[in-house]
Amino acid sequence: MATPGVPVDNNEDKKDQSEPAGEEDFETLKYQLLGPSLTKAGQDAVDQQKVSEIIYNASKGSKFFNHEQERDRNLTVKIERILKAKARLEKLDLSHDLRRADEYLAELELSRDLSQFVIHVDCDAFFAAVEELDRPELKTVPMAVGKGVLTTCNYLARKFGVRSGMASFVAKKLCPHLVLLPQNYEKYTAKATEIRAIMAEYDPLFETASVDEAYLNITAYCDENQVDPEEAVQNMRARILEETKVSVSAGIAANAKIAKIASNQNKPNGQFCVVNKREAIMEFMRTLPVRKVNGVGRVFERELGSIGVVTCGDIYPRRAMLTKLFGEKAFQFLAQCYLGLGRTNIQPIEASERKSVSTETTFNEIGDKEELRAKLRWAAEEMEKDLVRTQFKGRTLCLKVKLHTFEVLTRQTAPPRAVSQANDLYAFALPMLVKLEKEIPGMKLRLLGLRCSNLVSTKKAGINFFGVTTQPRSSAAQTTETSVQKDDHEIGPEEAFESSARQEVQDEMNDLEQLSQEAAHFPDTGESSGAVNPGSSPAQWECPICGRPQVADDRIFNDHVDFCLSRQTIREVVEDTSQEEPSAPASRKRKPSQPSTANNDTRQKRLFFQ
DNA sequence: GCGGATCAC
DNA sequence: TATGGTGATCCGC
Repeated sequence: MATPGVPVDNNEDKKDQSEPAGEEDFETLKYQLLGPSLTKAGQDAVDQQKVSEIIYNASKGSKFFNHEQERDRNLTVKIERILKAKARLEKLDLSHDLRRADEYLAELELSRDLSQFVIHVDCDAFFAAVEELDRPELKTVPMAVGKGVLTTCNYLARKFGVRSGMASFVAKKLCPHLVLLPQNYEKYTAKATEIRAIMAEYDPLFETASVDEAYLNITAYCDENQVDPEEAVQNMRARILEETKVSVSAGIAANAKIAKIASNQNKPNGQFCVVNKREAIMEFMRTLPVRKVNGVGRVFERELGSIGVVTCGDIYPRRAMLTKLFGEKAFQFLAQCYLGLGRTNIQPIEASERKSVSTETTFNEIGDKEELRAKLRWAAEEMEKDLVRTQFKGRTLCLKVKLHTFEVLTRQTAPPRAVSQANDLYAFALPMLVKLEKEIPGMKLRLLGLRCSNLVSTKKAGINFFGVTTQPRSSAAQTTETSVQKDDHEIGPEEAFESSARQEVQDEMNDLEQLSQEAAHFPDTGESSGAVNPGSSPAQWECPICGRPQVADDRIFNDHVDFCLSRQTIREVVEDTSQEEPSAPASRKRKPSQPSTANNDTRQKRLFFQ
């Protein structure tokens, strides 16, 4: 029942036996250290026992290792709690939960759609493959892309146990001759564009899942060209290989979830089809390790394994206790795994679906406050560039730090208005950093980052809007190429979005109006959040910390903000400021949630629960 | 709404 | 010597 190599937590056969005091369970830790991509192709012939030993010894004693060890201990404790809960449940009458579970399964079954052919296309060792095109001699040696941590490696490297996500010095221990190449993302994007051009012929509305992955719905294509899906995919893969020299693998199934799993089945340069019949799907899922399903990672795998759920088939006999052990969402997710259900509507990802913009960098431990401040300044400037590029401002600003111990902390704040300029980002982030420095004496960081969320678009369509008569439809036409003018009140997914976009614009207008009254200036370019006034008059701004209006250039602005922040009263002032200038009202409308179609359209990528 | 945790790539 | 960056979601509080 157990997957070879996967450590077994106290499972039901062993009952509730804790480890002897003072002894560590190194098996789970070693498994954790193996990294998240164990399930990737090319690892079958590898002696995982030996590999994990090498990784373990290379890592032992490091701060990274200690942190992983702590996480492993915490998870072990959590699993003990799960097992105790399970033991209690087994003494109770679960017939009610059983009936509820069966009702849900029956309901899901009704939503099963076997009429669509969805495929998932996945490039094989993509970054490495692209590099090999430029330098064919690399095909014959183990090679990986990435600096400190590997992003991709070719199949020769995988034979040594090397895999993505691995620290390069560890990879070198496993494979001393490993060739390391720096990442060249533009090159990969260009190649991906070539591949996508071909995929578009099979489904113009295909969905890119990442730079090297895509979902297509080829139902219409197969219908129009009178070919069966396997033949069409065979054909498409051959064309991609011929015309772009990149090999891809594909999965063919009734929905995206199974297609994704299937694309990994015959990697590299292969394809796998799960035929659109209930029996075939159920049989495929029955023996499929839960870990193979998107959304089940190392942690959930161990939690499920502890109660005896290793394959999707194991879900059924435990169905009555899943809600109580892992929560409702988890139960629903697992029910769909058991039945092999997933979404069938494949659509281009709209850029406007973005919910956050972030930047972060790792560096050698820094404890010096001035140096940290310089890092923050740099992060703020990077963030400004990203916000300009993506055309957003953020209503919420989040500071992320990683301590030298690898512990991660985040602190967020809602500035009085949406921010995008480096000066503002810095000014609002610094108090959070200062506060952390107070909370953690002698704080040393190895990473610092910023994230903006609660985004406000600064796209032209929205900004031109300002001062122009409200014309939602024309705005919509600008933002959506294929938008259709509708005169009725029917709300389709597209319209729902447009309506929400209008609301965003309206909100922005309201905010700006309020601001222009308060600060007596008119930010008509969208590039400024109050720091600079257009025209020939001297630049006018207000300090985001003390709120005092000033006339100054950037240097003086920075000095003043630094001065304000260095005062003892920083926190109080900031709190007062935000009270005086409340952020967006709580009732503010959010972007539409995914249009709910059927039960099988759950796009829940994650479902976590304690 | 915030902060921690998990996951995918 | 040494273990990434970006985006998203879920949960408990």
